[in-house]
Amino acid sequence: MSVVYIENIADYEEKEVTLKGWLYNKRSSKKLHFLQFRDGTGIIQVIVSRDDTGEEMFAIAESLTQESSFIVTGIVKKDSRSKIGFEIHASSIESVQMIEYDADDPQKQGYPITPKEHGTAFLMENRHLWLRSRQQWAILRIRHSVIRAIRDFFDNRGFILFDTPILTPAACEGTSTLFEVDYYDKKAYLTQSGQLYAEAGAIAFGKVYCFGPTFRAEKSKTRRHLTEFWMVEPEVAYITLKEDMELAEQFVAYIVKYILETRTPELEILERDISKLQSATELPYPRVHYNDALKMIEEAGDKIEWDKLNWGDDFGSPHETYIAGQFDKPVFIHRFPVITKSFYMQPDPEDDKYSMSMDLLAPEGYGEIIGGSQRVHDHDLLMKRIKDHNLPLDSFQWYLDLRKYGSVPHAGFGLGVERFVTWICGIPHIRQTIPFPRMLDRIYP
RNA sequence: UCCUCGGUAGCUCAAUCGGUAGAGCAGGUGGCUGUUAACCACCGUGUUGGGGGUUCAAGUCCCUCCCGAGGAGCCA
Repeated sequence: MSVVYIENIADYEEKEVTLKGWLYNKRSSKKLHFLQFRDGTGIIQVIVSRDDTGEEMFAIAESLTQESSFIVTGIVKKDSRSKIGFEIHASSIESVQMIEYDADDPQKQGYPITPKEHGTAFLMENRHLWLRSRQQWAILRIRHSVIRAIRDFFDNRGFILFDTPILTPAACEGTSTLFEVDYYDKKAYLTQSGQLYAEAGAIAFGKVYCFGPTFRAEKSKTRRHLTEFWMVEPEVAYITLKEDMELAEQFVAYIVKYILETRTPELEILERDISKLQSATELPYPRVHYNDALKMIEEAGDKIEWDKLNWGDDFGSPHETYIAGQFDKPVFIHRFPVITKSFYMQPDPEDDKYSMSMDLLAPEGYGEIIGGSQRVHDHDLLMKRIKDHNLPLDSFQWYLDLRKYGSVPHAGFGLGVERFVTWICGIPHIRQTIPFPRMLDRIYP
């Protein structure tokens, strides 16, 4: 007899197997118990019949409460009534830990998350348990596959994984959005991007990617923000903005395709409209110049309530949502005015009012999932930009060195994993795409 | 930081003009051989977020603090 997982159950039809897991839900009648049994890889229905198992086993099944842990042995039966095509006809049940209920004992109140409706505040307080629920399970399995696809994409193309530091000595774009930590009586900061370090990697290895947690102390309180999130940032030597956008769209299309091929059951649990993802596998994505995007917004006039934009303004999220809504696949906006963008972005050789920068907006109002640019490679220009932005020059000596010794045009971008997963899953809030979200006003559990 | 909405039973919510707190679910008991958020019957549950005020009377009105949700700005 084998100990097996539900995800492999089809290999054991008509065989006797042992499953180890937990009770997801239960329905009963006089002679039958229907146990919804989960083992982490899936959910299967276990049929416990009084006639087959005898009184003793039947009583154990009867007493099982939600999320109690137990081990079940039985025959795998094909059954068209099952959602996964199979069920288990139990021959024996062994309780591992029974969750007790006693109305008078505050320590024995049963499993808090019942199969009924709950508010998100309550569920977030119980995030450590909420993870067991079917939807959360589906989302985090998709997250896993997104991360795997990210790694496969770059690894298959000869990129080197280049880990950048989490503790950094100085802000790369001003200190206001950084978490400060004490570093042996000196100030240090949690990284908000590995990009500057990845640039050193790109010159050393040709093409690299860094992939790690990122911290932003912005007091953002929206469904698109986490204070701690995961970002993957490729950086490539000898490419310009054009190749950067091509890399970005191939990258996104690859991940979407991988998810569609490997995670349909999870997308079904989430009731995701897959047709909206399919279009994102078809290249190229539209490219809209900043000026044309501005024009689109002007032409939309006051059909939508938003702030009036002047040339040089960055887009607010209502503007981004509108532009993304005009296309059925992700859309690039490129060449933002230099004045709105970071110091390291290369000016457009054809018109230096514009930067060689781009954002990739996800469809359906999911907002910016990628931001990238070609970087300044001229030493003197970069130094001037650092000074103009009032940044501490000595913190950037090493960064300037990269422009002193064999400088070449180079470019890269960053993709926020959780925003990406939010879009793939078609869910309303980013907080469900990471096991334990860190947000303004939330650091528990 | 600003704007809006909310906090009532373990959970989700209701409570008319200010008039003495009530449903569903979860839990328990019983019933049912195939249930899919199973169903049917019966049973218990309260510092109405904290503090202060107005009033004969406050879940309801006023002040204040705390907590939560959504949005803006900023960003991935």
